[in-house]
Amino acid sequence: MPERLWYLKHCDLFQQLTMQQLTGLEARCRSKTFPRGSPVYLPADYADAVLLLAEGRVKIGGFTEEGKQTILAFIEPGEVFGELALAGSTEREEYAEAVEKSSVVLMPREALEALLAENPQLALGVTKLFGLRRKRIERRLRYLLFRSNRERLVHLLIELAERYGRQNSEGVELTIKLSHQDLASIIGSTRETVTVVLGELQSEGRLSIGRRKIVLKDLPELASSVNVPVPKLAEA
Amino acid sequence: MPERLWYLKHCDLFQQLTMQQLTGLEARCRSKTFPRGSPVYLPADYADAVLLLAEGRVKIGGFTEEGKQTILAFIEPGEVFGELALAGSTEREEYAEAVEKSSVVLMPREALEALLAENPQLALGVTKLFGLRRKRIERRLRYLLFRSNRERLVHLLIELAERYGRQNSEGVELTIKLSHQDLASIIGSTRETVTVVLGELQSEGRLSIGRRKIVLKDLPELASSVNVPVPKLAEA
DNA sequence: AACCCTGTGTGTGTTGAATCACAGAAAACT
DNA sequence: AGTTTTCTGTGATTCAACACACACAGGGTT
Repeated sequence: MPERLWYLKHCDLFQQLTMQQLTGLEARCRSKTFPRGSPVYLPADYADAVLLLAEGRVKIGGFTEEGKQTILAFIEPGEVFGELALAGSTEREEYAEAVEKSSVVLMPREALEALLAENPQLALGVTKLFGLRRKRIERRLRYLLFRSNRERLVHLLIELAERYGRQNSEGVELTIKLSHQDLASIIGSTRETVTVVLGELQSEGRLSIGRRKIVLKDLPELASSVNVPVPKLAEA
Repeated sequence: MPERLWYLKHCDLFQQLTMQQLTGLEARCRSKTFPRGSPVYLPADYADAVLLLAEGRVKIGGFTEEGKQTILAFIEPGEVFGELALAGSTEREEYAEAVEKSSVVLMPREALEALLAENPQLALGVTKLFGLRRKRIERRLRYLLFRSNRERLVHLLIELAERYGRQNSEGVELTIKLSHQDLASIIGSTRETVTVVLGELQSEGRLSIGRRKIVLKDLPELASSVNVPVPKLAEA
């Protein structure tokens, strides 16, 4: 299946590999598709593969005993997830769910480990990936503690703008559709409070909200109100 | 200075290196000592080195604008910190402080990067280190969200027991001295609440507290009360 | 000794946010 | 089209945790 190779080839992580290495890896991979809402893996699953998202969108998170969801991250096409399998874990600790119909490439752990051992460049890439995600999560942790729901939400919106923001005539529009419940699950709050706080922010003129759509009217002002640097947008 | 070499040699990360590589690295390092309470590095410092703690104890964390401290981790002798410098950061994001008189070895980033490029084993080790710490912090995040102060504290105590617990006749004693303020800074709470909750737990017979000293009377019971597996103790 | 200074214990407001409980609106199905 | 499900908006109520304010204990230090 040549398209699988295409996905591997276009993954940032594998840019340094030779064509031979790529096809070797490809031969050991398998593909799988998941319907919207279905789990990709569950906590305590055996972690024998790293996954590459080809299409769709996946969320990584967990649940409390009372059924409350926490969202740790969203994965976009071309990104790798479940990579903690490379760090010595044999079990998943988190939960990965396809939020849209998604297709993923499963890369067996041993295949990757073999590649890593012979390819320092790749190992460096993996290290950077780990580091990047760790930095992101440490930042999250630091701004979640001791901060009001409002601050957490504003901070989150700014973070989202960095990845999903697109400048238009009204301001910066978030190109990812998230429900209030999703936002709450990220900042550790409840749907209702998110609704209320968003309403406040709107009536203050800082943003405008539609159904699953948010436009930040004045990103720099918003950023300075919570003492963070103004992010550059990834999208045009 | 031969003792610096000794510290490098006894760091888990560098087990795979040849003597030649070690001495090469050693030649490029510098040592420094920090008195109790002094900062090792600050946010926005230039991150040109990874640090190895030789003696003492260091805490990693951050501050909010209002001066509240969050503690992300404690570093013990033999452990590496500030390693995010290897992941492409040029600036520190966090704050590192010596909580006791500490001596550290500074390893310049370029020296380590050169070693990494030629030594896949080492790269793998760094990856594992990143992964381990990331797992730890993701777990923290997941249990901080949506949980009461009490649950967070209990969870923390169990986590501490895993690293610092020593079995004695009374139960499991935590061999790290932490003030209530410290505990609060880790779980994102206040000193007073921690005092109260600890008091409750004591009067329930689950633990006994002394000045900067905590003994968990029944670790398995405590663990099951928050639905986590009973940890194995690192110390005898 | 007397003195600090850092921890700890407790009580009393005050409040932000969770919970509960609906109602209307838009999307997704069939 | 109509029906169902998922979202959103809003209020009333309750409660956990914070802030503030002291009092006291223990360890050091001089």
